[in-house]
Amino acid sequence: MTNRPTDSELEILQLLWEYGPMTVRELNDKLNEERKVGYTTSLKMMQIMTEKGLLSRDTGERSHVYSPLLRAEEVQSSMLNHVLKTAFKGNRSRLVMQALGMDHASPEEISEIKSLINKLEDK
Amino acid sequence: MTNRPTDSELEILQLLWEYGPMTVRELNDKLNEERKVGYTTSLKMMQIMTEKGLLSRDTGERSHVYSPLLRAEEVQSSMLNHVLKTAFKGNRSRLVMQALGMDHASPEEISEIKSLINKLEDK
DNA sequence: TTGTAATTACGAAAAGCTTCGTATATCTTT
DNA sequence: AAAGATATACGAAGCTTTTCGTAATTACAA
Repeated sequence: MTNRPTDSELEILQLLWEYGPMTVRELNDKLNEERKVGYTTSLKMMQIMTEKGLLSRDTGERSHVYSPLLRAEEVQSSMLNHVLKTAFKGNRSRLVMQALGMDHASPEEISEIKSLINKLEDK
Repeated sequence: MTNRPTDSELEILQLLWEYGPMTVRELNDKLNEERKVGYTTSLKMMQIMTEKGLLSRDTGERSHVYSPLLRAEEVQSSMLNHVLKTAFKGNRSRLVMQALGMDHASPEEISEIKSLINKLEDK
C-alpha cells in the first residue's frame, strides 16, 4: 500500500480529518453539500478504503462509524514526495520556487515561510 | 484538458524534455534503460498522448518524430497546484513547510530558497 | 524482385476507479 | 405485528490507464 489515496478517497479523508469519525450517512450528507453523490456510492468507497487500510470502522452500532487510519500530514507528505520525484525529478528547490510563485504568495505567507527557514537553519 | 498527465505519460514527457524530440524507437530504447516496455506499448502511449494534445508529431518521415506540447514548468505547476488544492486544501505555507522538512534539505538548498524569497520580497 | 526488417494502425484484454441498483437485514412507528 | 424507513452487502456497468498482439504498410537488402 502506498499511502497515496485517489482524489475521491482524499475527498473523503479530508472530511473525516476535519469533522472526525462519521457514519456513512453523515459523510454522505457532507459530500452532498458540494456535489451530488449517491448514498451507496459513499458506502462502497468507504468499504473499499477500509479494505485498503485507509479507514477503520467501528461496527458496534448498526450504523458503522469510520475513522481515518492515516494523519493528514502523512498523506500530504506521500503525495508531495511523489510529485517531487515524478514531476520535479527530485529537485526540491524548484518545487518550492514553483510553490512560492504560484498565484501570488501574500506577504504574510512569505514571512511565515521565512521564519520557518530560520528555524530550520538553527538546527 | 487538464495539463495533468498520468505517471506513465509523465515518464515519456520527461524523456522528451531531457533529450528533445524523438521517434518511438528512440524513446522506447530510452525507456528500456529503466524498465522493460514493449515497442507497441510506447507507440500506443505516444499516439494517445498526441490525441490528448500532450504531444505533436511530425509525420514527414516514415518514422514519426514526437515533441512535447507543454513545457516542464507548466506541467509541474499543474501538478503542484492540484496537490496544493486537494491534499493541502490550498494552504501554501504548509506545503512549503512539508517540502522543506522532507528528508533533509541541504544547507545549499536552504540558502537557494532564502535568496529566492528575498527576490520575491523585492517586488 | 522477392523476402526480411521496421513502422504504424487497430483492437482488445486486464486492472483500477467511480458509480449505482438490488437484495437483505434491522430498526421504528403506528 | 405490519409497514415503512434505514443500513449493509454484493455485484456489476462504464471509464480510464496500461499493456500487447496482429495486421497492414513501407523500406531495405540479397
